[in-house]
Amino acid sequence: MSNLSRTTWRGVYNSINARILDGTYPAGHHLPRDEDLAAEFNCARSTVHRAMQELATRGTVERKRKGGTRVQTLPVTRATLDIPITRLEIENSGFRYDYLLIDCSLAICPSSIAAKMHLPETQKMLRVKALHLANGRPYVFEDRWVSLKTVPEIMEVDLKLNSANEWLVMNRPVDHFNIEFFAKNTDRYEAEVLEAPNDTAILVIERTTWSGGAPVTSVTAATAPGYRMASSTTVNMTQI
Amino acid sequence: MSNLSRTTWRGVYNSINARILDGTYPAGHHLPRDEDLAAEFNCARSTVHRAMQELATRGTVERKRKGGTRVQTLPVTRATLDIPITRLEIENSGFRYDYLLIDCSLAICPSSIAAKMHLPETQKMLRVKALHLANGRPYVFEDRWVSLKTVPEIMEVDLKLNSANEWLVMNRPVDHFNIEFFAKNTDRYEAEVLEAPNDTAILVIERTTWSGGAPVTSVTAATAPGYRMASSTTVNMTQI
DNA sequence: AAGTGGTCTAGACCACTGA
DNA sequence: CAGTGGTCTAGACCACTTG
Repeated sequence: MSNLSRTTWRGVYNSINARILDGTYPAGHHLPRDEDLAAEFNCARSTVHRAMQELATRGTVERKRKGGTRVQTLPVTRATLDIPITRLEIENSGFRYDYLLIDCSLAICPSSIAAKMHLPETQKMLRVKALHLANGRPYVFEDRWVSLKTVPEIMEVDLKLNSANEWLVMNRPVDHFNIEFFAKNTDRYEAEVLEAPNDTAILVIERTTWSGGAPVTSVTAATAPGYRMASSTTVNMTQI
Repeated sequence: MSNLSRTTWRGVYNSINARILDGTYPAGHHLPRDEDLAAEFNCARSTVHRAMQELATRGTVERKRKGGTRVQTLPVTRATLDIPITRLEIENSGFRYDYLLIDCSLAICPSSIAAKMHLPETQKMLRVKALHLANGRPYVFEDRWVSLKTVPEIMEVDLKLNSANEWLVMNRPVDHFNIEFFAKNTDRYEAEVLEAPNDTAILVIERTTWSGGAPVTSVTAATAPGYRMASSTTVNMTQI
């Protein structure tokens, strides 16, 4: 009879979450201080804190020192996407992976790339075009720009053998990145490279990464037709 | 001279993360017990625990009781996507929002929907087709199935005025959901509804939600051409 | 200046699970 | 059944921000 169900942080999480959903705590509402909630739920402040941490992480609530805790004004659904390294994604599906370097050259990046990297001006970078194949079929075509100011060593790497991405991942720890997804119709070049009909809808993933505050690389990854990104999330923490 | 920089959980997080990136702890490697790491970093076990919680949440590491902590075998980049309620997304961009109910009827769901809901068989459901507009321009077209077994009350709701989604969000707390993104070419119907050319690439978002273990709804949201989903993530926790 | 959340500690007990 | 992570507590101090 030891475990007469002490208050658990998941319990507090679910209670607060329920109050937000049913309107007890409407959008923008100021929640009680952690300490008061701890008294109400008859638990330690750190238990309430753990629950609040979860609510804040999920974007349900916003917390500020001295400002207290408020229910987010625009309720969002926060989903988590796992973006694997393409090679591993393919190998893990049981397919043979091949990497094909299509082009590698020095060029002044367009201003759109500079903007994505938050650079004030265009500059000379390494541009790498490459194809990832699954069982010999085109899977992802990537068009990448690598900042020579941030990663001059990239010039010494043999990109015929290794994906630039994998080299960068191993040699330049990422501090921060942006990702965008959108759909587009294949242009003639993409259609050829991906061996897909012209004008087919494909999912495109753009990613820009920074290391130590400096931009490292910006990639546009055009996936083959039929590619899907999936995600699964549990909102309610009730056990069982 | 009070704050001689005690060990912080972010510090431990960054150290462990760095060791994983530089190969000190390779993929699949078994990390020391929290207690030993605490001794090494000269801090409390709970501080290490907090760092590990972060590493586990981000998918860098996997933890099991008695099993210890292991570096994930397939390194992933975990990105967080905020999916707003369409009405608020539009209103928040400063546009006028309109909602247009196109069709609402009872029908046996196709087996693809039953599969998405993890139902063994098809069954009668409410099917709702509706359009969200921004400044009078089509923004998202949704084709939704609602489980009458789980939410019979939906029959009493006037869906001409309110989006089924918003009613469901308010009245059926979501426990769990799946999301998938992909690109497709507009068919004739989608092109007409979205006022887009035929065969244009659009981003489609499929979402299925459960409440109390029972499927609630499955939506296919076809976004207008040009729609983008964006996400930004910070990996390294070093302060400034 | 004061109030609120953020973090750290030390210790205890629990719960899962691998050997 | 024994070891490891998970959680809770009580208390202290810090750091950010708002009034």
